[in-house]
Amino acid sequence: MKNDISKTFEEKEKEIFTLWEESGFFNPDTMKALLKEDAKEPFTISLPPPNANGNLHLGHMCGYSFHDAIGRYMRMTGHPTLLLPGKDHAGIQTETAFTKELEKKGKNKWDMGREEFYKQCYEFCMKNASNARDQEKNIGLSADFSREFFTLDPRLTETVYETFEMMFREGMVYRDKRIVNICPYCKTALADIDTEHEERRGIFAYIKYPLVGEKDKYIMVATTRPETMLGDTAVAVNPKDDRYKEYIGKKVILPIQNKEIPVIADESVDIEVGTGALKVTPAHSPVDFELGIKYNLEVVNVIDEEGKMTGNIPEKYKGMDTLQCSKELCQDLDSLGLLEEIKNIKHEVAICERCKTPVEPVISNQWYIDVSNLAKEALNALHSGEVRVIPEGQQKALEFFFENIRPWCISRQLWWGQRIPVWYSGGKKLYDWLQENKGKTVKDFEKEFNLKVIGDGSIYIGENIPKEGAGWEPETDMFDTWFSSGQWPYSTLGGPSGEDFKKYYPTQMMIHARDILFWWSARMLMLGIYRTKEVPFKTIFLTGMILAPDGSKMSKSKGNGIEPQEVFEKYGADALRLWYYSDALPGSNAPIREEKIKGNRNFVNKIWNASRFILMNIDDAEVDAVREEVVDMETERIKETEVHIQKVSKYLSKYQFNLGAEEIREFFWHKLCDVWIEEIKSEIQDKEVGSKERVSRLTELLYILKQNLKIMHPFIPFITESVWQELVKLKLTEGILMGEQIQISE
RNA sequence: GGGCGAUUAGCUCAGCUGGUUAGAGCAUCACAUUGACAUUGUGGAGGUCACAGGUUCGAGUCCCGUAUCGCCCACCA
Repeated sequence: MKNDISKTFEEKEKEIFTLWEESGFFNPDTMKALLKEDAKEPFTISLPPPNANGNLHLGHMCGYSFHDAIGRYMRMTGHPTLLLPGKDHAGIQTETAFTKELEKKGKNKWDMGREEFYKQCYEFCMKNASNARDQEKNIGLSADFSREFFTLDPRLTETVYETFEMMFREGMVYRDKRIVNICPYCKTALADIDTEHEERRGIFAYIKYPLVGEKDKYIMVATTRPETMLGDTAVAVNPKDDRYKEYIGKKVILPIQNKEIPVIADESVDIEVGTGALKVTPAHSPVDFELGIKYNLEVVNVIDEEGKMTGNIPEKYKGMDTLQCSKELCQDLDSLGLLEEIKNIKHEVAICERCKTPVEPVISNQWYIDVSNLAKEALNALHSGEVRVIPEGQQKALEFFFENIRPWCISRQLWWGQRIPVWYSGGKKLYDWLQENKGKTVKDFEKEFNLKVIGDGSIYIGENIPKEGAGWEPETDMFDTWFSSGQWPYSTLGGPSGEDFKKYYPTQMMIHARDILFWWSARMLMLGIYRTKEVPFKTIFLTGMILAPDGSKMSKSKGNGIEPQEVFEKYGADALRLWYYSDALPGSNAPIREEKIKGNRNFVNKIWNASRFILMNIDDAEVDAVREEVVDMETERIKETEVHIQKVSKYLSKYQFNLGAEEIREFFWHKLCDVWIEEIKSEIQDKEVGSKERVSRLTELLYILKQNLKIMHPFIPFITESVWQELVKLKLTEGILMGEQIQISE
């Protein structure tokens, strides 16, 4: 009687996945117990946590196929392997996404209040996290889901808070001013990502700034924002500009304010734009702010956080909105004979993504970390080879980033995230005022603002309100999301004193998309070195990006995205994985092509049918004999198979997934199927069932099949495990394939 | 403006430290086959390796320049 299995391969991915999950191999602790031989050193990868504000896209899922391939390979070569999954709260992005959700229901966060918003946003994330987890399983990700973390998990937050406190004690954390975009309508600070650029009609006003002590001489500046002149503290020109050379170092009178401000020279001033003379308003323009730092200029704040004129300016302008002030100011300048002309122009302005109101850059106090020393240490780690980046070119980019590192602003004006664990005695405003006015006291503050404060202006670091003292005001800003995810490799292992940390840190690899190299890996390196005195991983592997078939970026707005679910249903996870290994090389892009995934699906099917054919040839009566026959390791075919296994192993250990994928396809299809099966077919053709010749050839063939299944498993786990389970059913082998071991020769 | 890449067959891309006749998949053409295979097998055609120079016995590979494209960052008074 002939053995047979179903003619077409239907991937029973869910069943197979459950089999794996229940086997205990996903958890490195239990895996250790399951190994027949002694375990080698553990292997750990922290998986990049996807944002818990939506579904995974194809890029996420394909990225995980790299993690999974390397993880499975390490497991099969005797390393207790931990792929540690998680989900990211993704601060600003999630706040925006959830706010939009609320809007759809006609609600808004202001009516809801912080506490309720946080609660509902948490639920929103948990729902998305659950979907994301299912999708991770769809691609076959062999992660230890019992260790999954959400970035707002209190256990993780504890580690993050510890880091902040340590940095504060060591003087690395400080308050400083920076330009923040605020939306006067939404009354909130905006990250760059929340702003859009749009061409709007505007004005270009030419204003004369008279020279001090030189009658009738003046410098003319051109500006799109006349009202900001009230906060000007310099005029800048290009040192090469002959028109203004003689004025450099002299002073001009700032009209209306009647204040003397210097004329400075800086290379960055464009001679061609406007008059070539730039009015410098450090408080209300990012470029000017930088100039202000460079030349130590005074910062004069004239616009408040609601977009109204404020500060030390003539009474008549106070409280005006900027547009009105601009008009009045131009009239006043004109009557003084200082307005040359106003041109109507079109120009790009930054606007609020949600309400389309032009944003106001205003100065604001923020929390900073001085990361200059950590950047140096990270750079050393790159130079010494403790860490390396694949592809190499990106390593240079990362080095450049560290060489030009700037202080890291870690506070965000959001409702969603980890609250910065700071309490201000007497209020935040008092604290900042005392910082800026060294030597002054709480009493001076009370006098200045004509109010009474409770508290002494001190600060307390901690999650909960301090027991001692009174008048504590909590910091309401949240941590930058990268401050938390930057600690991912050790925070998810229980922090630097955790049990898992001792066993599984440092991790070996970090695999993620190229576009977050500076945002994420750079931060993980610095914070990892800071908290653990060693690099958190040895290799950074940057995955390729999946593009639409025409080579353009997939995006929701273009509608050229491809739903992962469609691909899975049509071709299965293995076909998608194999395509990705072949086409998406580190750091490069891969336009998705259906016919190529189809080609890989055909290969998956080929595996099924070749296996089926081999099994069909083993007669029921021969099963016992084949099982007990000792494999002759000296046949040409088996020796060649061993060479193949070593070759693919080498590719995997060097993370050359594309070459590995090509190799397994080539060998299985064009060697095993096209040549050897055909050969053996004719070798046993006329032999009697149960004869020595048949049994020995079938044993050889079965052995080669099993070896191929093993080495292919890291790439295409579902089909290989499915076939393995068919072998188990026929009692030709036992256990699960993912737990099998591959012997590698060094 | 700064940084990093890319340019190889009709398409998407491999080609590690320079070494015979430059490879794969898909597409294409011819033949064979209904077989374990959603088909598959055999064979063919298709390339001045972006352009110009240099180093070398030897360059797709290393160096310099040019052109085009892409990504990231900064920014547009």
